[in-house]
Amino acid sequence: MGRPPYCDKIGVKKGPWTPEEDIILVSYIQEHGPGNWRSVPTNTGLLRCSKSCRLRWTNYLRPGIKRGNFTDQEEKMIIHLQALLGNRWAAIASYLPQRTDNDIKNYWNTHLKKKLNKIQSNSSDQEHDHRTLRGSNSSSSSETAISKGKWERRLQTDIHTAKQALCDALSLDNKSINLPELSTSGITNPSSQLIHQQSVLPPPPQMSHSMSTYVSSAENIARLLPGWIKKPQKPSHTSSESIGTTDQTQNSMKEQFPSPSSEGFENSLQFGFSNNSDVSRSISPETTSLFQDESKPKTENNVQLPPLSFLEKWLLDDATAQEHEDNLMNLAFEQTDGLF
DNA sequence: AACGAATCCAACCGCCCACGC
DNA sequence: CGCGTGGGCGGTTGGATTCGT
Repeated sequence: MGRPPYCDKIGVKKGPWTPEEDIILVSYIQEHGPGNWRSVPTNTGLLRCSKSCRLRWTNYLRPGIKRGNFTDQEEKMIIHLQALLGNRWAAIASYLPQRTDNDIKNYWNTHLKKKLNKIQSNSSDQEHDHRTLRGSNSSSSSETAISKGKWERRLQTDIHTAKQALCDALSLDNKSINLPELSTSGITNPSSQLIHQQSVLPPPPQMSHSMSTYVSSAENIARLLPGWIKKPQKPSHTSSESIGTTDQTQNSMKEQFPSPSSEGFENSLQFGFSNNSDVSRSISPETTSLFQDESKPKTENNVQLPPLSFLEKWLLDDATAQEHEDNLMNLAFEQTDGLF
């Protein structure tokens, strides 16, 4: 006997959430905090299953998420990370503060995949032309090799592009960065893919920083829940403008939703992603986030990645970078070999 | 202006895993 | 150790919106 189908209870509502439902959910979480989703429908009277509540919260209502308008840097990072991690959206999302795995997944499926396919088809046309000119036979193995070679060059380009973008971004605020000790032990002794991966990739943004983005979330919620805020100010259209979200909401959210501290990563490194770099907040570091575990999914298998180390070093130190870029490439090949 | 095609994205589904008993 | 349950994750769907003719 298998598990009963998902949310098949009679009376469980499906489909888009209404503002009223959002209000109820947000209010409940404000009071009780996220988690124990099982009890949410019971305690709130929402005719939704627990999973639906959790998804609505994590993908839409949760403080600190940014929606739409992916920047070039984010795009490059997604492409880069996807090449390294595959479709492990939660892991990728953990490297992109403010983005949900669902959002990244959608963006990949709707934008990036097509973009890459286009590029790939263009380059494969060129390859085909070259082969035709050379009169070479196209066995499957040679095609594989060629694909791999193409892929390698593209990844190399991606790496350099991402690296450049990250360097540019990092250079904006290098002084504020505290680089932890570089740890490369795993690189020299990659006993497993996971270890290898953790060594090569930087850790996701640290969750213990304090900068707040509840504002943008309050904006999200306010936008979605007209009427929830008693006297909204003029509608805001950007994150920076969203600072103007009502004090009432801000204070309320500040109390209940201290910063998803992952934002600290973006805010301190700037990362070049955000156009809300002017959004400065004054939440104290000790304002431990209610959503430290909630704001971003954990890395796969809940493995706590090592302290931010390698990529920063990699980005900031060309010599080190060049040395480990090979590792990165090797890793990428290991992980994606089966695809070619 | 109308209609069909294409695109977007919120939400659902089902599988998997961790954890408690 | 096995089982049941809750939660997390990736793939997919379908309604809404936008675009092209």
